[in-house]
Amino acid sequence: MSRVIGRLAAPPTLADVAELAGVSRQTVSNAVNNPDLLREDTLARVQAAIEELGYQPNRAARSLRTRSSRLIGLRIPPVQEGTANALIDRFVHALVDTSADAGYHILLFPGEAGDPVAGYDELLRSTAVDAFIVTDTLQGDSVSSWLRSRRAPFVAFGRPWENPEGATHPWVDIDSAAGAALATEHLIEKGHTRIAWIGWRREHLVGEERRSGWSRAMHAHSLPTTGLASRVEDTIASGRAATAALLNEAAPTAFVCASDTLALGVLHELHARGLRPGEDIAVTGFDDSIAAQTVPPGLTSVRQPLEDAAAELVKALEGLQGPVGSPEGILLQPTLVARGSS
Amino acid sequence: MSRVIGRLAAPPTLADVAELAGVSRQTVSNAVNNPDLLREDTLARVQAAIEELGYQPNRAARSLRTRSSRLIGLRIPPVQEGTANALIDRFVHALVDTSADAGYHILLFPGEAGDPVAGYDELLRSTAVDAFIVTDTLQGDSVSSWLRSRRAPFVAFGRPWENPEGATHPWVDIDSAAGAALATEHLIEKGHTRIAWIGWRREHLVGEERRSGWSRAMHAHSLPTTGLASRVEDTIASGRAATAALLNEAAPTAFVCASDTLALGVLHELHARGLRPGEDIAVTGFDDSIAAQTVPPGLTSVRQPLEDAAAELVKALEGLQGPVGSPEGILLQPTLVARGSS
DNA sequence: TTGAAAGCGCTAACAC
DNA sequence: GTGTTAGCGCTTTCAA
Repeated sequence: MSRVIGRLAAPPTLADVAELAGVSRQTVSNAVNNPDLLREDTLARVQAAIEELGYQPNRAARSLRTRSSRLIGLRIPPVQEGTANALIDRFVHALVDTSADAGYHILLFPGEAGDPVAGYDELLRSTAVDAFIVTDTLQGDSVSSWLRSRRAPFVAFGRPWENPEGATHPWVDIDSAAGAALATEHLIEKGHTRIAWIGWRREHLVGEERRSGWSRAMHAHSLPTTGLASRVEDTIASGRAATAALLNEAAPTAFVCASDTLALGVLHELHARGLRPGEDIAVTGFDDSIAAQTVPPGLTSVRQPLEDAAAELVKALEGLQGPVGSPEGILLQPTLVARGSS
Repeated sequence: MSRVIGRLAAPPTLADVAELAGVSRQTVSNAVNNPDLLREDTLARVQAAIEELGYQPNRAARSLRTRSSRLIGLRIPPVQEGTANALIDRFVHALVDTSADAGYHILLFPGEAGDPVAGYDELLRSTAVDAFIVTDTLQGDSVSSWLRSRRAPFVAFGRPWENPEGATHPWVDIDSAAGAALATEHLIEKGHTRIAWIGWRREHLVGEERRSGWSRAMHAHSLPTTGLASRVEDTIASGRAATAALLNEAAPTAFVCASDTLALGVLHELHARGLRPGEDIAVTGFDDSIAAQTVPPGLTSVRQPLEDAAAELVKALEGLQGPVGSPEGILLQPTLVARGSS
């Protein structure tokens, strides 16, 4: 732990610029932060000096003074190998881009196994970040409620399931019931009538949400759902086993899945049986993962608008200082990307 | 741009701890940074106070004073959809974990399209990070040489191709020729003799490196390579087209590919022709991507030891302050993950 | 072994 | 409009 990395040649400071421009340090500070306050020619002179020296305000000093680091903390969960839905990665990309536009950088910290709150706590106490974006609200909101109790600024990607109405923090989420309905409608349009659902275990609230989209669409078209649904672990193997059972017992012609991982399980079983996805049996997944995009013949999948979500989250973050009315929740609509599997 | 996020309740400072423990601020600082200097009972008293208040040193203040942010900058390139090899994502995970162990956090910044150096420059001038980890050394070393000219501390994930011997900065790379050889040997063992290569364009030095692993292994077993190689863009469509051409003209029974993306192109063409990967034709990819792990029947792939690479990079970073001898380069060995496609 | 003084680079508050 | 003063929380230096 902790030797110190070699140091850079000291960059120019406010004082250097001030001297070169023949003004006071404060005037340089104003030129950077409140240019309107300066007379035109002074501003020009200072800007020329800034340019000449390649001056950039020192972050640590500014941070210390303003109590704002312009850093957003994001906990990055451990890698999940063998599972298709690496949604977090696409989200990170989107977030880095949108937050940079708003003048923020993303500070990544690891998701420690034992104590989910440890990383947040440390960054909070050391005032390393201005706010957090919380993504792991799926299982429960322990992190959210802890952050709230610490009065830490944060916004959540994911609904506060405990208390969806009277949320005490802003959140952004994807209407995944609508996504599942979209996939189901798509298959119905294609002429399928026996459409199976493979989803997550009942405890998983997002899973139940998605499932309701499927059953809603089915009922809207007076199609049967009995015996056509299963709830399993989110792994390829479970998806495959569920497919086998459903094919044997319920004779579906199409599968709507709660995740690309499960949909890949379906593809595996079809492959093993010599059935052709998209021709013999239709399949849809959820998340438009890399795997969905690349697996032959292409996996139809529900795509979450992560770029929009990231933008809304950053916007919400900036609103955190505003009037402390009831915080807003935003529900975004997913889209369907149709490919060869349907 | 840039409204400021609402502020936290001010955390305790060194002074608070000092008062509670009945010592000077300096003693508290020593308790944190040089505990050996304190008498045992003083240390215990201070630590109790730290514990009680939940004190953590303010990062900005410490940064300002020590000129070290304990942040490592990583430029995150734009997302590449539809391509399998999202190596950067697994790397980010690995890096966040290992750098946290060394007391560093990762600061992500976007890869701006026009000026590859812009993001680095800004962070450097504002002394926002202690060092960079550079990953985009594939195309050339413009970023590396720029950083060097600015005397910025950095280590590279990827060889300095311009000047591999007398490198002026530490680097870590994967021996990808060995990886391609590994895959080729594996297929030879399985009894294949006509093994085709699908790789990247000649300009791509890593691609040529990988190709040499294939041809080396082939020659070592006196197997033919003539007419069995092609160089294409790194896309699924190109991989597919190359496969079609090779199947028609050279009758290979196996394909070694420079990337999982190209290997998926092979799978697509096989799928279209009704050929079964792993039974009729063997295929191997490179990077052990999510897609390789999940596509039926599993894509055999060369796996880069990214976790080890991240660890070596962080270690090299810590050595950056040390004696300024000739910086080290480290070449790590990949492994082969065999799956159904071979 | 502990404490006092100084200052890192910046901006908020105020005086001119 | 511009300059002066003070101080954010910490560590380095030096004195006790």
